[in-house]
Amino acid sequence: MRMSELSRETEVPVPTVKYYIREGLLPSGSPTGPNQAEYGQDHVRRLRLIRVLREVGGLGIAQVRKVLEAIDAEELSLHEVLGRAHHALAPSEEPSEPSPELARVKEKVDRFIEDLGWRVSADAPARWTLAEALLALERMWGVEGAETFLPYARVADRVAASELASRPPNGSRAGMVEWMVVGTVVYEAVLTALRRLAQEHHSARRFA
Amino acid sequence: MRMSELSRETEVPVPTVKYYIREGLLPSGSPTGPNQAEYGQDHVRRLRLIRVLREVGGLGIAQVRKVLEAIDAEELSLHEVLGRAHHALAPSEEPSEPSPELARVKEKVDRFIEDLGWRVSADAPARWTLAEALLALERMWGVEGAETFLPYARVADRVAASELASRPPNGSRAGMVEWMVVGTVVYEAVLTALRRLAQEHHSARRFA
DNA sequence: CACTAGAGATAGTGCTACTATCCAGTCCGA
DNA sequence: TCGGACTGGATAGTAGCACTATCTCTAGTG
Repeated sequence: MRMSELSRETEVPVPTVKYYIREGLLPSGSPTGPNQAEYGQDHVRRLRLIRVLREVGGLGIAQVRKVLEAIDAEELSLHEVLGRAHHALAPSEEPSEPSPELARVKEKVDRFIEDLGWRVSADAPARWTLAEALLALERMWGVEGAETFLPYARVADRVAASELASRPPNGSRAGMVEWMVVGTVVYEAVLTALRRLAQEHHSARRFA
Repeated sequence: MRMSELSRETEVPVPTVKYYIREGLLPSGSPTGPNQAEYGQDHVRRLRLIRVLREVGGLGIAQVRKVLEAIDAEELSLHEVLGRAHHALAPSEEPSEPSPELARVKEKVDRFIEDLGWRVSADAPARWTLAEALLALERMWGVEGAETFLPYARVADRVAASELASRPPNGSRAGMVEWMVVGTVVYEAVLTALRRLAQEHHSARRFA
């Protein structure tokens, strides 16, 4: 398969494919001459994966690269791959110098997670996301304490438990890794979209 | 309060405040002279709201403006405000010319929503989000049909029902509207973050 | 053997969210 | 009352991102 066919198959413009290769998201084809190369089904799949992460997951190129690197790291356990993917997906890394206010609510969040009995790494970026959300809620509505999160935590726990129990159609390690990572991203979008639809449904029943 | 004080209070740089005023996100202060103006608590609150939508919700300036316009539209019912906010939040509007493939899965999604008994508007952007997600799942793993979404739909339904039943600390219409819209955005981030933590927890138990 | 197509390198584009500079006017302490 | 810091408003500049266009040289094709 030549590049133009790869492009047609995946509906990605040729210059964009070249760009992805330059950026290291996509391996170059196997050369068949000084200026010809051959692409295969692996390229199609990888390209589709990139587009899903970009368009459904809304990730930036740098994030996509990190996710792909995690997927490709054969020496990592599934748990480690998922952890790396989570780091890559996070909107907020640990701030270099968090404000005292933020540090304060972060402690509340940490204690909350502790109380749930969840064993998660101390540097999980989601902790900071929660802290920022809680700080905003405190400042604007005087919401006190992370207990507001409890119903969401229960729901998240149930969802995650059933997700981790599910298996991909293709049971190889590579297939499993892809399934886990893309599942995180795609079903996140699904859950968000469904929550909005459900909100509209209940809002109609209540206010309209 | 002068602009520099507003800036200090909210930790938003002065040029950025000016920018928000230019862009119509923030009303200008009441002038006390040819080049002096006075800002009040309303400005502080609105500015914080803008930052929450930007930083926790990850919205762009144009999206923030639409959300604020919905909040300010006194003549709309709560249900209408929420609908407008959802439109503003959506990553994907209806494509001008959807591919036949996408249109096909969109029909599956519509039927799925119908079967749930949810009454949501036919042009809800979340329908397209779901269609794109389903198309990606089909193409990469041969997932067939929107029934994959069922567990998520049940969870979303429960979450939304309890959310719509909750009341803000401040019960005025303006307070209620802010609460609903910001709640949509902030608790979405919360739910996402908690799902990731829960995934890590279960992944550790299973794979590590 | 003209001509389309391909690969790779380099440079340019359009958009977004700020950020910097400038200016005339104002405030305020010595 | 005067000088320096500060103000609001206008205009221009910047950095980052995700492509997109162009150029050059080479390969295959009717």
